[in-house]
Amino acid sequence: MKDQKETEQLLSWYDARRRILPWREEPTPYHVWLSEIMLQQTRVEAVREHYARFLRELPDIHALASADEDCYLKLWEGLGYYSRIRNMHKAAVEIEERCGGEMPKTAEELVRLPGIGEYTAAAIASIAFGQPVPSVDGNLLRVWARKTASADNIKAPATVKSARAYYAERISRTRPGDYNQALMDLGATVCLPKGQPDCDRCPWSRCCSAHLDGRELDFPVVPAKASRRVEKRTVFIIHDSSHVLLHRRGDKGLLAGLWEFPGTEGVLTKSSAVQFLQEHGLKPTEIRKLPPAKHVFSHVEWRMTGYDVFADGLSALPLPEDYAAASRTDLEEIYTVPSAFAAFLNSEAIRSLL
DNA sequence: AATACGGGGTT
DNA sequence: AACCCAGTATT
Repeated sequence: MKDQKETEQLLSWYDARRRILPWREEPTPYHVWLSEIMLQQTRVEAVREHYARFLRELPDIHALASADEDCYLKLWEGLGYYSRIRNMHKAAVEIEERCGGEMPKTAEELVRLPGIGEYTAAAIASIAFGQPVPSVDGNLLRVWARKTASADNIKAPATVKSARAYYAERISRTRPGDYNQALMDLGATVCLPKGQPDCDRCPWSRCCSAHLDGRELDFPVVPAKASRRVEKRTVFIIHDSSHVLLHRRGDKGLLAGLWEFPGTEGVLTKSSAVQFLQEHGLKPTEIRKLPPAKHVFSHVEWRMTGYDVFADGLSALPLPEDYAAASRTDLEEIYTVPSAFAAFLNSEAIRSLL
């Protein structure tokens, strides 16, 4: 093992400074797996509550494999990147059917499961099964870029390979999971992405090229981001006194399969909105413009115009399969409505639902 | 190699 | 408003 002294310094730092996190209490393969999937592009604080609630409802692989889509999607509500949980469910079914319910133990096998890439496979293999494979995430990448003063584009796949090879030669053979988690904690609490990294508290400051050169902020080298497109939409809160109309999105693309308030592309004036609703067989008795709402995704921004539409006898109406009349309880307990519609969920029309 | 895919906290 | 986060799959 290369640079054993540095590895020991890192592990000592970890023993003293590691974060206390729920998924570190009892790192079973399922616990580690679930936490790693939830943590993909998602902050620790956002995961804590979802993690606990998810585990209460679906405590093991078998429970997840047997769960309905409604159930696991609802448990994922608010976390985003919903394909993560669809893939995890698929993988759970595969593990039940092909592996006798036992999680594969090597990174090579794990990476073949849906939703598990190089990073997650290595994280599970090292943390749950003690295999010496580096789990290179954004933290390990940033620490590596500074430690080696790498001028490579941090996002490029070839750069990730370099970092992986670097850590593979140095990872602790006795405590591989702790080695990986130590670097994650170091990146999250000391070797911060923005602002001044706290090099005084870093166990690797004396072997870090960027720090020794006083150039911490020159690394990592991050490419410019693609610009975001803007989409204008009109959203209808169609309701009577007890129910509101929901539409299930298609099974591909953004927010696939989730429930939304029905709407259409573009901005409709009140009169064209009334016409639009009538063309779709609805007879609004009252219509009222709502304050505009905006929702920003990574790659697209929605600018939404909303109308509060009172439609008598909504719950008695025959509806196509991808529509539903939801009660307040349904909204809270059954249908997964993504955060993009939070402004409308908070509208008076919804709040006054019986 | 680039883009799609969520949501929210930080700066 | 831009940046970032315990990334993966698809194009």
